[in-house]
Amino acid sequence: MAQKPVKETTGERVLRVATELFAEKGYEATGVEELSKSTGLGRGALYYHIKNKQQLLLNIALRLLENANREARRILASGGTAEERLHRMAEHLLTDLSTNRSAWITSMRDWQALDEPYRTHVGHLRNEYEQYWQALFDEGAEAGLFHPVHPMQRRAIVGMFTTSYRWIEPSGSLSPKQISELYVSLFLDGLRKRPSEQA
Amino acid sequence: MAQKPVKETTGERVLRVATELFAEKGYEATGVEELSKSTGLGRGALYYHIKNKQQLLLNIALRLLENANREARRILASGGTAEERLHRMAEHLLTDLSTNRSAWITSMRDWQALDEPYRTHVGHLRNEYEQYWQALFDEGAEAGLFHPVHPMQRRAIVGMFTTSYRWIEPSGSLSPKQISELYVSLFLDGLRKRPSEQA
DNA sequence: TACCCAGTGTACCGATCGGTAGGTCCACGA
DNA sequence: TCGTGGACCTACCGATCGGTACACTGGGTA
Repeated sequence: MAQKPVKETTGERVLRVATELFAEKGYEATGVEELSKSTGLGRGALYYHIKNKQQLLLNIALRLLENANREARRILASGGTAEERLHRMAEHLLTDLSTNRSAWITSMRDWQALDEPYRTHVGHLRNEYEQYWQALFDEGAEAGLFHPVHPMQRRAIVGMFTTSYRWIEPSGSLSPKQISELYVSLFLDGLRKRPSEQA
Repeated sequence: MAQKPVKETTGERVLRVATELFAEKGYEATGVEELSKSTGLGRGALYYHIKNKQQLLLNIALRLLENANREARRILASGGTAEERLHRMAEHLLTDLSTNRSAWITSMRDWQALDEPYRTHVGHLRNEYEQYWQALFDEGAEAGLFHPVHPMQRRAIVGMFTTSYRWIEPSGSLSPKQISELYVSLFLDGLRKRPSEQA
């Protein structure tokens, strides 16, 4: 495989520009006219490539979540202890959050703008993603490594990661891997000093 | 003080209904006409009580954050160890999240719809709130109780709490206090079993 | 040359947007 | 009894919304 075609199709370009616009101003606040101007396409040309505005939002969310679930399954099935895979899971999420920040912002913040049944479908994909984390925690607990994780704690942990779209910046001083390690050590080892660690 | 007036003013009612509407459908997606119908007020009457739509959003966020900061200062200055106050801080946040869920949803999700300088102002109030948590962590670290907390970890912890508006329900089986304890034990003690705890 | 059709721009659609003008109603005080 | 002002409603504003109709262009093909 020498090199995939460098040029993105017009449809892909529209989706990319829409992702950035939605992330910046919000889905509802972004007009089709603005998308038209930002892509350099007229209204008619725009609608030649997309079905409607809502499909753009749906595609952004679907692409993001389906990819996340695919990768989560891959990591879950990969070798190593539950803790090792947990680190991988965390690093991958932070990396994805950093590289696809706009799509994460839009998916997390504006998914309620979706009509049924898309909205429910997206919700299911999110639940599915959370279950992969839960599976890892359960594995760790069964192996005697972790304390059992309450579902509400699992939601908090995953939420802690995903809500990072608020401040993550690809140009930040810490790499996604470093940040993920900061997070994992937080909920794995905790902040409290052991008696043996006291100064 | 026998009893505060039971009846809310029309202005307060408008703000309350707007909070619920914004939370349910999103700020941009909620029309003034819908707010008019839900309050039972005509358009003219509505604008007699409010300046414009955006001021509603601003007031929702200001009321929430100013109250949160006031309470945080109070707890920070109250007695006890850093850990004790941390538990109080967490419980208070979860309780507030549970009782004022609609306002939290709107403030967290739609604050970007605010024009400058309001947007920046709200951002500052949020930073202020985070600093009260940071102060508690710093106190605990200085007392030799906690490991030093990286700012990114502090954001993650506070984010873990605030992002709970997504699934918190006042009628849930766990009380805000119970949930807050679940969270605090998570980042204070961690999930990992100590060697002495191994089965 | 004649045709075709993917891709595009322009002009326009009805609906709805946030907001306002101007009048009505009524409780209250002089 | 009249005037005043708070609270309210109806009718309307220009702007913008998402979406469509339709004509046109240009490169490839028969």
